[in-house]
Amino acid sequence: MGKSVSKKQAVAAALSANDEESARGRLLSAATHLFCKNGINATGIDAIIHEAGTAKTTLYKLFGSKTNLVHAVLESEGKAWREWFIGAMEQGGGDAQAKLTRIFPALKSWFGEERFYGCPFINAVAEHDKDAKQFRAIALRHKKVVLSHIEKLAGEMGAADPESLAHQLALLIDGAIVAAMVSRDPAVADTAGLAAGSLFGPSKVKKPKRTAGAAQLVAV
Amino acid sequence: MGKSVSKKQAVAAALSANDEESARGRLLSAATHLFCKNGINATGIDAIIHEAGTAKTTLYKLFGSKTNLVHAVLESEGKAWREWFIGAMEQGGGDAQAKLTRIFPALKSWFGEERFYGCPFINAVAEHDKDAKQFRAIALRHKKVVLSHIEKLAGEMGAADPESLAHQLALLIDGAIVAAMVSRDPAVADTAGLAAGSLFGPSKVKKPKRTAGAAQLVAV
DNA sequence: TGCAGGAAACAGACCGTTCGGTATCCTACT
DNA sequence: AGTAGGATACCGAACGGTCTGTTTCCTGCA
Repeated sequence: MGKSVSKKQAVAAALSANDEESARGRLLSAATHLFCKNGINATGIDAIIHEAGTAKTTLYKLFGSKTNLVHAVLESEGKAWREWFIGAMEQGGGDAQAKLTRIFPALKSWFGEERFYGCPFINAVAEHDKDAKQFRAIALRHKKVVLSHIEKLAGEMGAADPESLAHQLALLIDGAIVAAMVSRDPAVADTAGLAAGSLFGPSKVKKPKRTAGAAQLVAV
Repeated sequence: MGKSVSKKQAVAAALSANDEESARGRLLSAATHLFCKNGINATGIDAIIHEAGTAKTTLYKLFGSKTNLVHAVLESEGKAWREWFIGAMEQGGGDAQAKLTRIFPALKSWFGEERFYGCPFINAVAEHDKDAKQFRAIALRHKKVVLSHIEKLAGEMGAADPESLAHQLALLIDGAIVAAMVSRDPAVADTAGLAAGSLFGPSKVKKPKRTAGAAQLVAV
């Protein structure tokens, strides 16, 4: 735990919200689990504090309201997921296409986790008023970060239309996440990966290195 | 249920549960609207009977419980959607590929509707216990019917692997629905259609050359 | 070293509201 | 006369949220 006496605030800042031993960390992780597993509306405050092992007072002192807690959960979970996802693509090096090819194997291992409950952002939108922009805006912000990274890689790869390719891959990602949530079959990631292969596979890049066929220059 | 008396009841019998004039039809359509728009858990009985213009008694006499009402809504809405979707593909004739190509334009017009709230089955799974099979099983049954039809068309088209192609298209469909729900931008259907083109486009059919007719005999 | 003080968290009773669901009575048509 | 449906009061449970009081542990100071 703390390495020094007088640096209390420094330690608190360092551990921030992730410390599993702090009430805040426990509440955040219990809420994340229950919201994702059972849905936000179906999860009561009492269930959260029970799983976190805290008192109701603590929750309301730290977060103020259930709504605030929901937003805190989405923010922290979104950040963690993006870091994991982008890390899974980047880790291991290789060229841009190699990184993009790691998308679906990475998703597959996620789908196989015991606590895989689909995308929290999609699920949050699904169970709230679809005419309200509240959750949709949060979800879009999340997806945009992911999309940007994919688009950057698509550009480096030499795709004829990086933006379009990135959007297509994003659709496959969303589709795979949803299908995996419903079917509980991680193999949907393989299907998505196969489809992705057709997208940035033959005749989809600007400079095919003049290999097997000149005809491939007629992209798109 | 008798068709004895004049037109009114005959019409009621013909429209069965869809008759906007019967209490059952009004309840079903109000529940469908509210469940899809605001989520199932977030929709109270009172809101439903208010929109349907019926009494609470009537709802419980006709459906027994909220749970039963939810199932009735999913069943009727699922059936209606599948009929619309398959109809949109089939209507207009042409070969199998022409029919498959109509998928995303059809979805686009759906996405553009004022009352488009995403897929009720996906949304239902999203807001309930993901370890329970209840809603997931219902959603899978729905998706399987759609998938089968697409797979049949993929076979008629002469795809090298109709089952795989159908699953890939299904992922694009789910992805497009979810993305459209979040972004409210029907144009995601165009992106999905573009991706689909890469899937059953070049070099994805068994016998690309030897024409257009013989290969199709290898159906299913 | 020992103790006062205070923050942080625990425990849980409690409040007003809303929930899903039931019961009672009433109306309007065939 | 019979039946489908409307109106409404009501029930117990659960909800989000507040409140009072207690425990624990760290810190400052003598």
